[in-house]
Amino acid sequence: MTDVRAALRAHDINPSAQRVAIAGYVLGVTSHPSADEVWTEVKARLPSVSRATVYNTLNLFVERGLLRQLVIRGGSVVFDPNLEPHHHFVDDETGEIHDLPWDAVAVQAADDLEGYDVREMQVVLRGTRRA
Amino acid sequence: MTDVRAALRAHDINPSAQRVAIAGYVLGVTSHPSADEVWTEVKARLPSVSRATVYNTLNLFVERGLLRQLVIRGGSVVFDPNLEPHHHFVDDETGEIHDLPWDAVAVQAADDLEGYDVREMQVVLRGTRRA
DNA sequence: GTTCGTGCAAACGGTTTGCAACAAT
DNA sequence: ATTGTTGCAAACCGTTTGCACGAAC
Repeated sequence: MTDVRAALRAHDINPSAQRVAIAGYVLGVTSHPSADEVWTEVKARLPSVSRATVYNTLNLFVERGLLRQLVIRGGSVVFDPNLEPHHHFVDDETGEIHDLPWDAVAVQAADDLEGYDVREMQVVLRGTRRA
Repeated sequence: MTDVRAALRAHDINPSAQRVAIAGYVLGVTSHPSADEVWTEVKARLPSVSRATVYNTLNLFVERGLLRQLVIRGGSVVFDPNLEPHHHFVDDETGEIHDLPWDAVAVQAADDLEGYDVREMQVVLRGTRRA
């Protein structure tokens, strides 16, 4: 995974074996995993990796802009490698989080919001998947 | 606070002293407090109240539809007595959550979302307050 | 006297932190 | 040698739970 190493270096992150393994998993995922889920997955490839390293590494990735952190579900934070503007759908039954394309929801940016400097806008839809 | 007792009864909740105290505070608040913040405030009026009672009572209020629970910030869930449709603004600097009127943001409900039954839509804006 | 509500303390789950060992330069 | 990275265990914080006491009909 040379491109993973390159991505890490591009974000000023030393590509250690653990970081490459974690990035190799989490940068390609679409399932919005929690830190513990990432740990479980990465352990399968690199059994010696510790939970602390996974947590710290994910936080590092977020700080360095490789990853986005979403606060959508109670209990645990989830991670999303998709850095492009998009929305999220949370399945009430399964808890699964799905990406929605940005233009699936038309958000009329209310520029007339007196007193607020809006940096980002997050739209979360909740419901169930239809057959 | 007779109306608080009435509100509790209207939602099939026995108005015990603790519940009245908790409701008396949280139903009138606009600050989106966490459970622990509610506990601190209510203890000032009713020092004997326990943390467990506050947590359990807030969950009961949510179940019974007196209160809404918001997952917006990491770390802790917050409560919002405003049941009408509205949006939220999170101040990056202070962490404060402000209500935004529903029509401050025009969300074009994407009815064309194939495969999704949308039950609710949550819009969270993040940024800073302007002087 | 049975039911419901409460307080306490312990348990819990996700996450962070202190620290000593370990690479790598 | 110095600097950065890791693993382990313990600490932490928000929250839930088990249980025995107490209040109310």
